[in-house]
Amino acid sequence: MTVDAENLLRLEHQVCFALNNATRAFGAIYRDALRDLNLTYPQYLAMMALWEHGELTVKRLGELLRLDSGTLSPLLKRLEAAGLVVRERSPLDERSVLVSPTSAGTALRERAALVPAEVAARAGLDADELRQLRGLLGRLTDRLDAADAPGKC
Amino acid sequence: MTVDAENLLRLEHQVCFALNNATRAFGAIYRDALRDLNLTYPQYLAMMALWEHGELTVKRLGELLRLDSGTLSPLLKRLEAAGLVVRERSPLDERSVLVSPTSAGTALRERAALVPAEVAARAGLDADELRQLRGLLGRLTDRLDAADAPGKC
DNA sequence: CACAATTCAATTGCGCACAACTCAATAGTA
DNA sequence: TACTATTGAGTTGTGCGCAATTGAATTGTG
Repeated sequence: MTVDAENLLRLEHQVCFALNNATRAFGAIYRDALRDLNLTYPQYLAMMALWEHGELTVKRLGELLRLDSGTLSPLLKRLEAAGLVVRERSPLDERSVLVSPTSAGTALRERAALVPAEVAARAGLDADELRQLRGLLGRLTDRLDAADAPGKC
Repeated sequence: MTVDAENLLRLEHQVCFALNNATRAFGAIYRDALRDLNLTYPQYLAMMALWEHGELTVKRLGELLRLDSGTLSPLLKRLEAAGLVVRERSPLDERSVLVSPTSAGTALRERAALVPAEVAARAGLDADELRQLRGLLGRLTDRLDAADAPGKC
């Protein structure tokens, strides 16, 4: 194995590994902050999308969250079982399922509004850092997605 | 809901969300690159640790990868079933289990050495960006971990 | 109109992450 | 030396992420 291969391996490893670790560390903070709401972080993301848009098809929600039906279907079932959303076939296209927040789901928004402040406080991050990181990650994701999709053609 | 709460929520959401997305995008690249080796990314991380250290207890491996036995035990079982590692009770402390690569596991290192180059090529990232990102993520993770652990006391 | 291709959601199966728990081995202490 | 506390792996159960498949509804094309 060449020295170059060793170095590349080490550097690459550390970046993706660091990414994983940061995601999981963030997840732990959110898990704490969301415990009172009985929401997981992915469920919280779904509720945020629904709070913002009011009603979404499963497909559109999947586009917004970058998730497919294999992940969303059971997640939405759990949110429905918790009484936070309702699901109904679209009358215009019976293939689509419309997801909307119930009144309880909408009411949860008020309590969820406290979450970001708690997370920000515990993480001690300032807005500039968040912006910088978000920009870097966005560009990285775009490049990775571009590198992934065409490779499958 | 105040305007501040709305903005904080939006910004926070985007950063953790961006983190999640970048991790998953990276995961897709690695999944492709690791397909020929019949390894998942977490399994690849475990093998890297074993290639570097030769023999590790489950506990030490968990510290290196930030994983607990609930994740590692079944993962190592699969690596053992694939013939890449062996597990044996430590003679010095019967509670510990020593994990070491088999000859097949060690041999896999040669093929795995090609992976980082492929990932780097497909992601189109230069070393400076990787270093910058790694530093930013490392500091972020440290702060998140510090914010998490004490909060539970 | 009839038929093939596509779209959308759901389901199944697998692996990872995490919490909670069990059990055996060890360490610490009265 | 007994007894308790702690440690290290493993197991169980839940939820997420992804691939592959199914089945119904729709679209398009002859």
